[in-house]
Amino acid sequence: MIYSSELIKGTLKTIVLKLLADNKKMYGYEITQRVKELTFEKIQITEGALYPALHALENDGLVTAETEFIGKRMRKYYSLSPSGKTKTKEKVGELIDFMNTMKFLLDIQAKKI
Amino acid sequence: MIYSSELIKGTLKTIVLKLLADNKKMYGYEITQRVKELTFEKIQITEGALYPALHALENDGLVTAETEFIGKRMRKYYSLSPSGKTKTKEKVGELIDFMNTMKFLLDIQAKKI
DNA sequence: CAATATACATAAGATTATTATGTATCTTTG
DNA sequence: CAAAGATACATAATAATCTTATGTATATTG
Repeated sequence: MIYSSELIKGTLKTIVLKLLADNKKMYGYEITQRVKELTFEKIQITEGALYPALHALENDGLVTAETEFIGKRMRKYYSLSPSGKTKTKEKVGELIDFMNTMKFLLDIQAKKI
Repeated sequence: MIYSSELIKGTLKTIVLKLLADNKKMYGYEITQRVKELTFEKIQITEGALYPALHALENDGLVTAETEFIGKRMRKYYSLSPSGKTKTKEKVGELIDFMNTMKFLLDIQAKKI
């Protein structure tokens, strides 16, 4: 089962930032594979979503990019900037808070039983 | 603190369906107020988001609407259809699953420490 | 009686994803 | 060894869904 795409909306950047916080330095394709693997294929980030998101994060100064060549093939490694580290904590905190709120909302009837 | 709007995207219909499952019958304005109250103002559903969502749910046959008048003022009460009840279970289940996956993802570094 | 709350609705604009397409290299396999 | 699949980037057209703004109207409250 793959989650319906609406659910991913709004969490993509947070996922990317958190992965970078945990791994110092990752490139785009690696991120898609890591997420797929960590979520047992349930979250599959498409390239059309990821690359624009990475560019936006870079534009906002939250990540920095450095290009590397493995043979003739390019890799663009991304790392968190200082403001990116702060932002990551904020976004992760907000998402956890949001999920707790949602669990509370979705649990109400269950509690009534 | 109000959650950044991207987070709500994708969960709005699930919230509405779940509220209807718990309350049999609700009208639009009531839904916005109930959510605001249950989430301590953290989730504020705008009318521009809610009414189109309700109309879409009705179009998809997941809810039925009946108009009532309180004095001269209209209320449009929504209830779950049979397929809406099934859909609600699916959507709520998927969201809980998604949140568990997300918590796992966001928790990885914490576990390393 | 004016301001606020209740109650619906829709349109313009913004954001952000999917899907499709494009380019190119490297690896595996029949 | 050629074809298929994996690796690796990028962007454009389209779709979905939200925010913000606007509109209409009634009821309540200070």
